Amino acid sequence: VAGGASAAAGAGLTIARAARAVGLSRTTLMYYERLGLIRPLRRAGSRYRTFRAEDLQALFLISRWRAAGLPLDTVRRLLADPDEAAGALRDHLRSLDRAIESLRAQRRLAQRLLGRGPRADGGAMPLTKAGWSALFRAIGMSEQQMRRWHAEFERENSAGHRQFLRSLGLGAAEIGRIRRWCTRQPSSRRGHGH
Amino acid sequence: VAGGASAAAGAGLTIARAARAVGLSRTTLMYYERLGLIRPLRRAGSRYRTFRAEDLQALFLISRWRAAGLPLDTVRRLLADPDEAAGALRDHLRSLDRAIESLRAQRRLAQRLLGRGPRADGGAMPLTKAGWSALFRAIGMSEQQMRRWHAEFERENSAGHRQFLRSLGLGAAEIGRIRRWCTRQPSSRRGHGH
DNA sequence: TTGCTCCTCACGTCACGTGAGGTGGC
DNA sequence: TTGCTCCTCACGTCACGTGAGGTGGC
Repeated sequence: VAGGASAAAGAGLTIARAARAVGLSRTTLMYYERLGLIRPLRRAGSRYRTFRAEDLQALFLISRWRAAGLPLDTVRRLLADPDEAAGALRDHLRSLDRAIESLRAQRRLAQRLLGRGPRADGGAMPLTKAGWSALFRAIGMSEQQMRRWHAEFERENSAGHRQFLRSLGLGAAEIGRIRRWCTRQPSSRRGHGH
Repeated sequence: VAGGASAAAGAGLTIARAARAVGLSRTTLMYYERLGLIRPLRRAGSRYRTFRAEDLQALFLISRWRAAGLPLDTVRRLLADPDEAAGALRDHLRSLDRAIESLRAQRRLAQRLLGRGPRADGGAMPLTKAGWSALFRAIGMSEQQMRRWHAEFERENSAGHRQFLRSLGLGAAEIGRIRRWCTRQPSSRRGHGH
């Protein structure tokens, strides 16, 4: 494949045309070259890159694998050893499933936060008043997290913790219950309002 | 809330304890401070940060919003104006839906690439032989992309394109059909084998 | 004195995008 | 000569993680 109409020689494409042909951007092609994924020709006497059929073939492979979400590090391995493709794709399917499930969890949480109403997020609520408990629940804080927070506070500064609980308007009996609750082992689960 | 057992004064937590309480890492808390999302106390005479109830409250809000996937830039806005939370969450639900759909598309493509069998990816195939067509189809390249690639090649170097097609073992009639096919308007869709 | 936690830089990550400033070829 | 494409740095992105090297408090 030699002798062309406009290029100096051969069937090569310049970077912008090659990029359009494979559906990637010019900077992406330059980036792949820096990583060593492709080696477009550099003709002596010209600073320009020349993308030949082999380069286009590699770029098509890369673009498919990238479109499937494979990281470039894996793509590099697969270019060197295509036999690993099936295994890599199967692993990747599992990681995609995990990623999808993680986004679904974000979605569920976002809806829960929405469901509490626009004011329940409490950013404008008077600080450290009785609204704390409602605030925490509205935020979707788990009982386990409330417990950890109380436990940390109690361990670090138990007198300060008592005073903090009094500042919420709680009586001595309730304060005692909370302090016992948060210092107990995490195994015993007993519903407790904060 | 003043006077503690171990800390210099007050009910504040050190950074590691605060991090455990809210379920974030120490470096994350430092990062949030650099961004100005939180302002833990810096007592004169000590280089240590002190996380008080207000800081913990802000961190709980931040951690919920982050767990729902909101970017920190949005979180910053919501801390300043919680009334925007509902709108931001609703917008975010839509972007989550787009992200989930994008991952599903990656999943579908990964499965298609897998379905072609382990050797069909063709990385070890002799370059630029008759395997090109099968390779491209195996890779999952769309007809539109094949067309763009031929069109670019034809436009840039039509003599080189002809020679390339001959190198695939195609006859003159087939070469003529391909050249007409790829230089036609993209609106007319006619199944063509490459 | 020994650990433990704390501190502050500074750089790495991932896959590019975006200028700045300049050159070659028709 | 005018455009057009091409070139090479160098820095920005997003939300942190990871050392390096050092200090305070019990």
